Amino acid sequence: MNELARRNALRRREVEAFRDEAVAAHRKKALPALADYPLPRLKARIADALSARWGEGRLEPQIETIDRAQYGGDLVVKLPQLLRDGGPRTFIAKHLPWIVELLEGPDFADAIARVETRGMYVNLILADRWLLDGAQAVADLGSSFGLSDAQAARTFLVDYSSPNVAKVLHAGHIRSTIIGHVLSNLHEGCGALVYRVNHINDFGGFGFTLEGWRRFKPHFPDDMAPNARLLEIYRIRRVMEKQGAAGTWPEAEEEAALVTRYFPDARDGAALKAAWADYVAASDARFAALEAGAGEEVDLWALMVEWSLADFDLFYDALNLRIDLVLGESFYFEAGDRLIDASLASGRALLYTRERADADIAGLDALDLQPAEREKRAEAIAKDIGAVVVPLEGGERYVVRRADGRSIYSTRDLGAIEVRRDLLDPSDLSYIVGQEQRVHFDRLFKAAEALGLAEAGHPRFHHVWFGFYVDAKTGRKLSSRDSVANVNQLLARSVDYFRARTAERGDQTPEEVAEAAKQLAVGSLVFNDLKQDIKGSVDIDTTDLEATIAGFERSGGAYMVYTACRARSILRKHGAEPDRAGAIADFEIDAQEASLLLRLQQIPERVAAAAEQLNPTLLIRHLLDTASVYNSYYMRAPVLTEGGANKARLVITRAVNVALVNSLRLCHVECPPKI
RNA sequence: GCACCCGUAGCUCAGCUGGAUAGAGCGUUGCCCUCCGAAGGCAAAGGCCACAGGUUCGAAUCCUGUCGGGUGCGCCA
Repeated sequence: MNELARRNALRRREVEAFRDEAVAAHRKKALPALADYPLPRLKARIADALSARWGEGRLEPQIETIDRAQYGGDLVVKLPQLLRDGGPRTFIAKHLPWIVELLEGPDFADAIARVETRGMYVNLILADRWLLDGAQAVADLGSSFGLSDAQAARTFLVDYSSPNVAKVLHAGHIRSTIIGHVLSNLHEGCGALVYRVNHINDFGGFGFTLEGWRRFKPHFPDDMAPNARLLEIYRIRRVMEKQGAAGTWPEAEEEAALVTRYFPDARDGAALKAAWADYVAASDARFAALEAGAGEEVDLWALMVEWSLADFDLFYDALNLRIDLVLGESFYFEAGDRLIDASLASGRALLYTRERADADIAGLDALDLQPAEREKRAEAIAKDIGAVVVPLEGGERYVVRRADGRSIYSTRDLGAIEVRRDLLDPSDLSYIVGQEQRVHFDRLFKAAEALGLAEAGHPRFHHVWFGFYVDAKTGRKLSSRDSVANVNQLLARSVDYFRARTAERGDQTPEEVAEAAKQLAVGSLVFNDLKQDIKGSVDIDTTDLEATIAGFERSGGAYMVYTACRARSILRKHGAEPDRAGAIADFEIDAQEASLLLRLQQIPERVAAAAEQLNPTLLIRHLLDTASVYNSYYMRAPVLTEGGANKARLVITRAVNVALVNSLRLCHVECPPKI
C-alpha cells in the first residue's frame, strides 16, 4: 500500500468514528416540536376550525403578523382560496360573517380578544393573557427556545470555508466561513444531524509546490518561515504562468524582482520560457509521484499541509470557531479516479474522441447559430478531444479527466460526493462557495446525477452562493491581493477597537472587557455579512481600516448584543426570580408589548424558515427588527420603579433576554454576561 | 456573443413567494441622560418601485420586451 493510501485509510477510520459519535449524540437529542410553540399552535387551530366550518375541504389560511398601530390588529387572516372565488366583494358578503363569528366565539376566547374587519381583512387582537403566558413559555424553555424539530429527519453536510493549502486566505473565505457556520447552527437548531466539513484544497497544483520547495531553497530569504515560503512559491507560479509561458520579461518591477531572485540565470523572456518549461516538467513528475504515494513526496506534502492548517487556525481562533471535519482533496482523489473508471466501463462517461467531436460539430448546424458563435462552440468542442467527459443534457460536456489521464477538480469533487454519500449518507449536501463558481456547481450536480451518485433527490444538492467583498471606493471586487494580508489583521484591529470602546465604561475586569470585545467583533462581522441578502456584495473600505470597523459596528451586531445586555441588566438588578405569569392577575398588555411579544413568538418559525431556505438573513433581519421594538419599549416602559417591579414587564424582559441570547447564539454571537 | 443576478428615498438595502396608506438603517435637521447601561430613544424631511406592454377583482411582487449595471463562461479551484 502506498503512503498516501495508508494515510487516507487511517483518516477514513477517524471519520467513521466521528460519524458514529455524531449519530449517537443526535439520537439522544430532544428538541421542542415546532408545532407545539404557541403561535404555530394557534395558527393550526384557526386553520382547523375554519376548514371544519367551511366544510368543502382544507383551507390554508395565511396568517401574518401585523401592527396594531398601523392596521388595528396583531394578526391578519387571509384566505386566498375563498378570495379567488369572486374577489373581495363576494368574499365580504359570503364568507366574512361566518369567519368573524367563529373567531370571536368561545373556542378562541383564550387567545383572541377581539376580531375587527377592515374591508376584506380579518384582523385579530390577541388576548393579554395569551400574550403574557406566551412570554412565560419563552422564559420556561430557556436555552431551548427557538430550537425545533423542523429538520429532525435530515442530515446536512455543509461544506464551507474551504481554504487552499499553500495559498493565502482571502476575503471570500470569511464570508463562506461565516455563512456556512451559521447555516450549520440553524440546521442543528432545527434538529438536523449536521456535518461541518472543511474541504481543503491540498492537492491540485501541488507538483509546483513540492518542486518549488526544493528548487528555490537556495534563493528564499533566510528568515522566511516555512508557510511564507509556500505562499512565495505560489506567487512565483502565478507570475510564471503569465510571463514564463508567454516568454516575456515582466514589466512590473515587483514581478521582475521576483523572477530575478528565483531564476537568477534567466536574463530575458526566452530564458524564462525555458526555465518555466523545465519547472513545469519537474512539477508534473513530482505530482505523479505524490499521486502514486511515494513516501518522500507524501511526507513533505503532509508537512506543508500542517503548516497551512496551523495558519488557518489563527483565523478560526479569531472567529471563535472550529470546523468538525477537515478533509482534503487528497482524501477523495482515489475515489474520483475509481468512479471515472467505473463510469467509463458502464458508458456513463466516455472518452471524447475526434469522431465524437466531429459529430458534435456537425450537430451545431441544426442550431441555427451566428457564425461567430458557431465557431466558438466548435473550438470548445475540439478542445475537449482526448479528455474523459460526462455528457449532460443540452449537448453540454463536463470534463472529468484530463487528456493526459490526470485528475482535475471535477474528478475529485465527484469522488468527494461518492465518499461523503458512502460514509455519512447526507440527505442534503450544501456547498457554501462564491457566485463565481455557479456554473461549476451546476454542472457538477448534473454530472453527479448522470453518474448515479444521487437518485430520487437523495442527496439533494445545494450551491449556496454569495457575492464578493467589494472595494467601497471603486466598486470593484477585491482581488486576493488587496484583501488577503489583512484578514487576520482586520479581526485583531476590530477586537482592539471594541476593547477600547468597552473599557470606557470602566466597571469590569480586564477579562470581561476582553471577552466582550471579542464577541462584539465577531458579532459585528457576522451581521455585516448576513444582514443583507448574501447574494449581494459587501462593501469594504480597504484604505481605511478604522472606517471599515466602524462600518461593522453599524451593521447591527453590536446593537443586538447591547440590546440583550440591557434586558439582562434589568434582571440582574432585580435579583430575584420574576413571578410566574400565571400568578400575575392584574396586568394589561399594550400595543407595543403585543408587537414585541408576537415578534418573539415568530422566532422559532423564522429559524426554521432560514434553515429550510438556506438563508440566514431571514433570521438576522427579524432579530434586528425585534431589537428595535424592544429598545423603543425599554425607553418608554420602565420595569423597576420606586414603587417596586412591574411584574408583567419583568416576565416580558425575561422572555426578551432568553429569545435574544438564544437567537444570537444560533448566529454565532455569544452575549457576554456584562458589557 | 451565450448564461445567470440585479435596477425601490441622496447612499446601502427590506418588502415574508399577488393583497391595507411601499418600510428600515446611514446621512441631513431638531429634541431626550439627577431617571432599569445613550453603542440607545423621539420627531421632521425625502419615492412615477428603471421604462413600456400583458395576466388579475388587485402588481414593487408574476410574464414579455426595451434600457441600464454586475458576474461567470480553463483539461485552474
